[in-house]
Amino acid sequence: MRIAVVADGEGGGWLQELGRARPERVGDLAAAVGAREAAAGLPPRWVWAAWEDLYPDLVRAGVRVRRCHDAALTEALLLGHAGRHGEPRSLGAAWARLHHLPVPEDPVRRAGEGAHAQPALFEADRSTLPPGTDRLAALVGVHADQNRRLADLPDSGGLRLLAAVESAGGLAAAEMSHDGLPLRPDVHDRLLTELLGPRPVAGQRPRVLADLAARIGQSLGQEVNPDSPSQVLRALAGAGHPVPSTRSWVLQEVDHPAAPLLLRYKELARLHSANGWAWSEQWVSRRPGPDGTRLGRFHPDYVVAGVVSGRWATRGGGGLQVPKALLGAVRADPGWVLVRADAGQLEPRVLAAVSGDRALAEAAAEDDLYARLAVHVGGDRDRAKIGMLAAMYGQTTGDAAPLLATMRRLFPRALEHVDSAARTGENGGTVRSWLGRTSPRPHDLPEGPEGERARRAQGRFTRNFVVQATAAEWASVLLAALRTRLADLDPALPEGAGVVFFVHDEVVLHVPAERADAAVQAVAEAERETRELLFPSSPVRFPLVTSVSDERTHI
DNA sequence: AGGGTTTGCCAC
DNA sequence: AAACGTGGCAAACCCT
Repeated sequence: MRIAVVADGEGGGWLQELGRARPERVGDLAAAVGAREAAAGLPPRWVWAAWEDLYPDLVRAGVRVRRCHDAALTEALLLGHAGRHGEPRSLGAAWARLHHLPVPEDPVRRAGEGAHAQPALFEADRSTLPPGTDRLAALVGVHADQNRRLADLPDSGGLRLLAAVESAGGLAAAEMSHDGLPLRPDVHDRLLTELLGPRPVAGQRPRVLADLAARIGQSLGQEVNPDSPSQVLRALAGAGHPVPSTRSWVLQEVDHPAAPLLLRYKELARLHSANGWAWSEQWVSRRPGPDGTRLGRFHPDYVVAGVVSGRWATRGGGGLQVPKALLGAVRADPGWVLVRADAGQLEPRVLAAVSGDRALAEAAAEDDLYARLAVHVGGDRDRAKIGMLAAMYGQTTGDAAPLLATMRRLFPRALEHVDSAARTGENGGTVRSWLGRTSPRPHDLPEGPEGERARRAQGRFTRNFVVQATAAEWASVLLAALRTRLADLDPALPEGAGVVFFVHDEVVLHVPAERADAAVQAVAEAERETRELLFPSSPVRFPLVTSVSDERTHI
C-alpha cells in the first residue's frame, strides 16, 4: 500500500491511499501517520515530496516510518539518468515539467534545518508548486509519472532499487540528525583544554596558540600571523628559506626552527576553528545524564546524495568528519554501547565486483585485499595500494606509472573497466554506476591545451565515478538494510537507539549494552543482504570491521 | 562593511 | 612523495 501525504503547515494534512479516489483530511498528521504505520500487516510506503519537509517533524513527534518514496530524490536520479543533471528536482519543478509550465528553482535549505531546529509543525510549503495548486494531486501525479519513467528504462531494476534505498536514506538521515552521535561535551572540553589551554574569551587565541605564534615570531625575527600564508611565506623567505607554499608537507622539509612550530600551530589552529568550543556550542546538544554528568549529541545536517557520486554531504558542522583528535569524546551513554562498523577497502572491492576481474575478485575475497595484491605485485603492500588507488583516481605521475603497468597486466578487466570509463569522460560522454546513477555531462571544452587538460580531468572524474558512485550505493543499500533489520528486532529497540552516524563506508550504532550482540548481528546480516542484492554471483567479499565500545572507551 | 575567491586542512 | 577522485569549512585575501 502506498499513501501520499502532504502537510497543511498547521500540524495537519492530507493523506491519499493510492488507487483510492478520496483524499483524507487529518487534523494531527503525526498521529495519523503513526496510526497507519502501527497497523497490522506490511507497513505502507509513504509517498512525499521531500523528506526534509515532513520527516524531521514526524521524528520529533515520536513517529518513525519504515518505507517511503521520496519524490525529490527520485526526480534527481531520473533527471541525471536522462542527462539532465542539476535541473530542479522539487515537487513543483517535476509537476511543472509534467505540465509544460515554467520550472521553478529549488528552495534553498538553510544549514541546520534538518537537524535540531525547533519543532515547526510541518512548516511552510516548500514544494514550489504555484499557489492554489492541489498539492496532494500534484504529488500523486508526479509519483505516477516517476514510476512510468522508472519502468520505461531499459534496465529499470537498478534505478528503482536505488530510488528505494536512497528514499530510505532520507529516513535514516532525519533519524540520525535527530538522535545524534553521542559525544560528551565535558570530555571534548577537557581534550581541547589539554591541547589548546583554557577556553579563551570569544575571538582570542587560546594560550597554546598565542605562545606558539610568539615563538614563531621570535625565531623568524619578526612578528608573523601564522594564519596568514602570505606573511609566513615572506618571513620564511626573509630567514633564508624561500618556499613555494606553506602546505604542511612543504614545511616538513624546511630546516628552520620555525617550521615545526608552524606545523604544530596549524594543526592546533585547525582543531580550534573547525571543532573547537564554538563548534561544540553550535552542533552538540546537551542534556543531563545520570549522577550529574552531562551527555551530548552531535547533530550533523545530512544532505542525502549531496555529492555527484551519490555520497552524502552535510550542511554545516563538518558532519562528515569527526577528527581523530576528538574521537575520544565520542562515548556511549552509561549502560549503552556504540557499535562501529567500517567497510575496509570498499572501493577496490567494488571495482573487483563491477568489472568481473577474476584475479582482483580473488584478492577481494580476502580480509586484506592489499596484502593479497602485494603477493602479485611483488611483496610490498604499500606499493600495491598506491597502484590500486592510482588506477581508480587516474594518477599517472610519480611512483604510480610503473605500478600501473603491472596492474594492467595482472588485473586487465579491472583496469579496462576504469580506463574505459576514463575514455568516455575524455570524449565528453557520461558513465553510470552499477545501479544506474549517471555522471553529469561535462561542459563544452575549448580546443587547445586548456581543453586538453580539462578533458583529462573529466576522464579522471568518470574513471573515479564508476567506482565511487557504486561504493556509495553499496553503502546506501547497507544503511537501508540495516535500518530494516533494526526495526525488526524483537523486542524492539528503545526510542533513540539505532544508527546514529553514517559516513561513506562506516556506520555507528548506539544501543543498550544488552543489545550489543543483536546489533552486531544485524550489521552482519545487512552486509550479506547488500552483497546478495548487488553482486549475487561475485566472490567478492565486503568485510565489515566491527567494534563495540562502552561509556569508558571511545570508538 | 560585505561579498566572492584563494589557501590549506580535514574526512573518505 | 606530493598533484590523484569526492566533498566541507574557516580565515585570509581581494575587491567594490
